[in-house]
Amino acid sequence: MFKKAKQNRVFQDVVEQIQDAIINGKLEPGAKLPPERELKDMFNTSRGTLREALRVLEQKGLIEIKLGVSGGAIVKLIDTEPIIESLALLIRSGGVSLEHLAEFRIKIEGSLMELAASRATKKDIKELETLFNQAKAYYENNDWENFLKTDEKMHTYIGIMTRNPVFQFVQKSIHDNIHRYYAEYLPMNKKRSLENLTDFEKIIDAMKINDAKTASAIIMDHVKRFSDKMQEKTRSKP
Amino acid sequence: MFKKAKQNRVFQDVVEQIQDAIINGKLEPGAKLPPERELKDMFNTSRGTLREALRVLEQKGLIEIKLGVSGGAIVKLIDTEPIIESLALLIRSGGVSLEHLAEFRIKIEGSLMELAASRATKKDIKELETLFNQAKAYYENNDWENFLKTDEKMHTYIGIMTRNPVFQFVQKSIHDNIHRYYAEYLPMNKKRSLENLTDFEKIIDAMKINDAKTASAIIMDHVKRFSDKMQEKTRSKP
DNA sequence: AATTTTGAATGGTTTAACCATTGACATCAT
DNA sequence: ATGATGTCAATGGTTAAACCATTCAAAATT
Repeated sequence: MFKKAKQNRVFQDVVEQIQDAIINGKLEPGAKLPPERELKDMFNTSRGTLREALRVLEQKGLIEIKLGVSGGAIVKLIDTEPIIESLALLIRSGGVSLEHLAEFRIKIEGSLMELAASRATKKDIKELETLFNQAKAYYENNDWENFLKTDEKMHTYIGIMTRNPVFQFVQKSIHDNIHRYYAEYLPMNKKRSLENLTDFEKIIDAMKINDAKTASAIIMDHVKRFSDKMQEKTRSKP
Repeated sequence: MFKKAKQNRVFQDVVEQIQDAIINGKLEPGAKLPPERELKDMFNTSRGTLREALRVLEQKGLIEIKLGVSGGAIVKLIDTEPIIESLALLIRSGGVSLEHLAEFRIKIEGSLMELAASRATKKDIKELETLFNQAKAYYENNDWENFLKTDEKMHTYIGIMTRNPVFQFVQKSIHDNIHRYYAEYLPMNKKRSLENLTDFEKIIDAMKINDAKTASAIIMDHVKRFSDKMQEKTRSKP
């Protein structure tokens, strides 16, 4: 008959009020909240409780706290960082294996490439070619560090080409979380880099003739090959 | 010459230590942390600071805090809840539209179905048929609530059939976040339910003859049709 | 034996200091 | 004048010591 009188922890109420203000656009990114000692009075709470609320908002990625004069809590643009972090926790806790991730990556990068290729503008292709030529130059100079960085940029740019933020952040999450394994188990060498370059060249060619299916197939095979190699390595030295 | 003396906030250090203990399995799910007043001494900090750390760990989904005697901070099994919540925030803040989500869902459920169908055992198919028959019964009795629940179960079971937790939780995140839109804009009726049933019947048939591609195509079309309908609705009453 | 009371354990909240970092402004030597 | 240096105020970070509220179990009472 009656609803349970909800036990609201005070800091939760503060979190909700500030969060709602941010989501509803009453507080825009960059806006500065009043100092703790003023907020505490506005919410009629203690400084300790208010600080717990600020900690939660900070953890959610909604605000950023700066020290010193003219410091304080500043509203952030909501981004994918908290999602990536939560996913990393889940992976690190052992709920997800490298095989699981690789399998997912093959499928998602396939879908992603298909979308990207089907939406590629001439400008996009030009941008990819610029990146490709940079990567090629680094390859020829045996500059693996910059080669890898450029390779990463190409993957990211293909994500952007989908024009869909969900694909963008899923790819970023996967890459962020898989990256340290690659670095540890699969150092770059001339042969592997050349494979990379060849694959990307084929992808760009497929995009030029609007062949999304082929582009997708190439990236899936590309990811599959690398995942297989990495899993060989991890199995040999657990 | 010297490294910048890193400014570590005390509560962050506490968070990291406890988080590492949980990830490394030194603290298993269900384990109870000492009471605040003891923890505060162990970390040589104040209660306020310690509580800020507990708030962060709570927000990350790593612990749960219970009141009363024999209460305290209890280690939780890491789950997908924080990811779902972060994604919900991103969506609500307008960073992700319904179209973006739908597009992603079409692709992911396509891949997911292909995997599930290719790994379907006879037992899996039997389980799906059982669920299908339940749904059919609810349909014939105009019991929409249970129909929807069973429909959801079928989707979930197909996720399980992939044997890959990444697909499982991505699907869960998407469904959780899209669900309230469906409930609001697309109430079930006899015609739509029948469409649902027909699609599932076709999917099971395709699985029986090991035709993963067809099963995938059906679910993609299925999702696409529903997304289109929902987007018509949301456009007509914004 | 059933019920009520009490008490201990634990998290929740408040208050009042003090510390540390930062940036602006005043001061001083050149 | 100008640049280095010192001072100060604003702000978050931390600590400490209370007291409140909830919960459960054990003791006391009927």
